[in-house]
Amino acid sequence: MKEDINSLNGKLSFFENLLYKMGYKSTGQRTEILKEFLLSDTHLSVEQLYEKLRPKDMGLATIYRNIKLFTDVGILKEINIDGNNYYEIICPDEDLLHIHFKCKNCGYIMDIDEDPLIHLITQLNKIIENDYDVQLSSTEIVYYGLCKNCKKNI
Amino acid sequence: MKEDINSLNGKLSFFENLLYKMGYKSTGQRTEILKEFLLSDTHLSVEQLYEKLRPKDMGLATIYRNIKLFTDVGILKEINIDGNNYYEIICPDEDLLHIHFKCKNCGYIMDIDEDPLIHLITQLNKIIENDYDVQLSSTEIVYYGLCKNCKKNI
DNA sequence: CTTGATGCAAAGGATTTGCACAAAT
DNA sequence: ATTTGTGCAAATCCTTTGCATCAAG
Repeated sequence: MKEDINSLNGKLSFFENLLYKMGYKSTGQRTEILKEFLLSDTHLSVEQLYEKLRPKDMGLATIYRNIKLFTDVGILKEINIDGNNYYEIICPDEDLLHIHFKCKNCGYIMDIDEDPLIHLITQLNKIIENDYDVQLSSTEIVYYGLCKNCKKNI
Repeated sequence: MKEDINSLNGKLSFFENLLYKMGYKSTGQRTEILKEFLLSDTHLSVEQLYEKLRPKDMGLATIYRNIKLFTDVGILKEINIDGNNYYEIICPDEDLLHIHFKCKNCGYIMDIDEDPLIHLITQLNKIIENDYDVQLSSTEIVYYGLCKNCKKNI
């Protein structure tokens, strides 16, 4: 059975291999944390991870340490929404654009991922690179507003 | 001598009047904090404010309390760049779009404020409002990359 | 005067670190 | 066997709060 790079196990071995190449050991805890990100496929807080992994006897410090390691190595990306940190897995074939929406009323946070936007943002980035003489590598956008439900009920 | 709304004193009285109308007292400390923002005209961290205002015997708690008050009232806006909080004054005639750039190499943070961008971002926002059925009220964008100098020297 | 604001120090929450033990190479 | 990783608890950093005092309306 050949492993697709896009399957859970394929992605998992990709990241573990990356860690190995950078001189880090592969441990059960690291695998568990990566699995959580791959299975949930959205941004997670340290608290959310701890809730899921504490039953497996993982310590909070281990979660913090590995999240920091993964972030340094480029496996995870830290995002901050309204003062709280969340982490997202960065899949290698995906671009470096992250858009989130937070409802100011109910607090719901949504990932926004749409192709038409990418074109516009690329235009935007070119303007900035030219006018400010910088080289952009990643973009974080957070929108604040009202979600579908709150829009109607306020 | 008539006070222009755009002069330092004009803006200062605008904000103090706003606070007054919302039932808050005008104090020397609040004026000092507002002045710092109006004079520097860029994002400031609590630490930076404290450095400037400690010599005037202002307590750190006062800075935190007033920054929170100003943020609640809509005078200041909190932005988070790479895990650190900064605050910016929101002038009433300005729109609700904030763009920052941080150099991944030297850490330099720059405010980006350009008209051509606003047009593109407005397009972007309309797409999101339609496709996700939300109502947007403000936008935070942070770009990461290399600044003019680091671009050359890396 | 009355109420709200300040400074200080103590408390809180999130994250990091020191250390002894356990797991991976 | 050696090195790195883990769990626990203590330490640290940033921010908030309680309380006595002070200043504004």
